[in-house]
Amino acid sequence: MKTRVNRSSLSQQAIDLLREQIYDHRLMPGQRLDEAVLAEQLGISRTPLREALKVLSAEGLVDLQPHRGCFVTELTLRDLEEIFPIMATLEGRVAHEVAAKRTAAQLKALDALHEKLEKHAAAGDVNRYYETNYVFHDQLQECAGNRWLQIVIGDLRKLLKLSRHHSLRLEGRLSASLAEHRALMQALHRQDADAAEQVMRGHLLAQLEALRELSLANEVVHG
Amino acid sequence: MKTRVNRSSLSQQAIDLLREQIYDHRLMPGQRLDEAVLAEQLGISRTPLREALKVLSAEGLVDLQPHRGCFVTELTLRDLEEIFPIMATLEGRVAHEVAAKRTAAQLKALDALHEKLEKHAAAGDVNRYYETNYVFHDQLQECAGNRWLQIVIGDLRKLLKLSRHHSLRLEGRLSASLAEHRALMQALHRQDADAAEQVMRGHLLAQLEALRELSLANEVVHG
DNA sequence: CTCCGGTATGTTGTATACAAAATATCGTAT
DNA sequence: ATACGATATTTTGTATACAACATACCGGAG
Repeated sequence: MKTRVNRSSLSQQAIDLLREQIYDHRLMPGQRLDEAVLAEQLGISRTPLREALKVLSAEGLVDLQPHRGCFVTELTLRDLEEIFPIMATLEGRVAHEVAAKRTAAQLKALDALHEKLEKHAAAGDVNRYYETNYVFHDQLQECAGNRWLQIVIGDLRKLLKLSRHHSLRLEGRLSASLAEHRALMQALHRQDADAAEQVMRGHLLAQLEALRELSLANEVVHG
Repeated sequence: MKTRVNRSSLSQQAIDLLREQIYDHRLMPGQRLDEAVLAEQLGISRTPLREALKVLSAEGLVDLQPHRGCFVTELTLRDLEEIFPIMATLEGRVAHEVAAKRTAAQLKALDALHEKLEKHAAAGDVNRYYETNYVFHDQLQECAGNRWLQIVIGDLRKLLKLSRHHSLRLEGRLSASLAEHRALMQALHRQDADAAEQVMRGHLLAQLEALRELSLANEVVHG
């Protein structure tokens, strides 16, 4: 018995579902998406599916080639090399803003999230650390109070989620990440905006460096 | 006789046309877009039109409310207050990069564009100055060689074009803008990356300040 | 007169059928 | 045997018809 009535449109549901499937690589980068097949799998017609693909294309998650078909976007290392510095700049700005104008309540909330990070790191639980880290950055952007900055960063983050590799997978990266978070929290407590910005930039660029190393290791194995 | 065969899809044509109409305010901010009416005007069916609206919605040019309708986005002064600092940061980064690694040929091309700016400013031709200024910034981003940075800045610029006001309309802003461009060119010649970044940030924030003043003047008149 | 509810109308959302374009297949000629 | 080209097939792009939802209008009760 279907108690839950689906409130949102089929195209919106398709967007959400496909995004998720792209993120966890059930739909693999480079894979071709046949409209008829996909529509059948989702149990909807091609009309709302095509609208969904247009949106995902605008987000950069798929590549929509006229009269040729739709393909899941493949991020190259070069893309990562370009995107991470932008993220570093933008998130650095967020950290700067928050350090300057955070309230006591906001700081408390961030402290609580940081505590979770400490705990998951101690337990060696990479997945939970990753999730909490995501929430932490999100919360920080919320504190910055710039809606458009949040949107831009969010858009880029969507793209980065296309990458198959997680920097936390690299040996030693987890503890390094935690150390960077500690430094950030200290800067926020001191209301040292410049330091917070610097730490955040370093945090993002360190992730890129980790991905570089992982990429190299991968090449050695596969290529 | 129609020699030119329209190669691109109707939905793509609709995207381009609507974007243009939104930019030059034939479609005004806040205006409701009735699918049936619009489709009739464009001489196409609702199917490709709806796909176009989805894309424009993802770009932020229209607001697509489920079951309610589609509305041209209205940018508030607050939006501008949020977006310009981001642009300042990103374009500042572009200036930094270009100053650091520009080639002689690139510098020459930029010089040529700057000369045009000087000419149009001297002639008091605001429209041509505006256009050339656009090309100049675009060229600069090209020189930076970061594709994603270009995309992000481009997305934000699309949004800013929604604004009805142009900062150059403000008394004295044209000459100030030119002065800032001169300072930028000098920094690029000197390969002074930090100075270039600073100048560019200031350039963008000065535009915001001009818009603030225009907005105030407008309130006095209308409100 | 105001407020509530039901019906009517119009607009958005979806499915299906058809057109056009690209790709694959197969036969023929060199 | 290979390369070229015409035809067949598949897939994308578009139009139309229908369903679902939201709103506006109208009538009646309090």
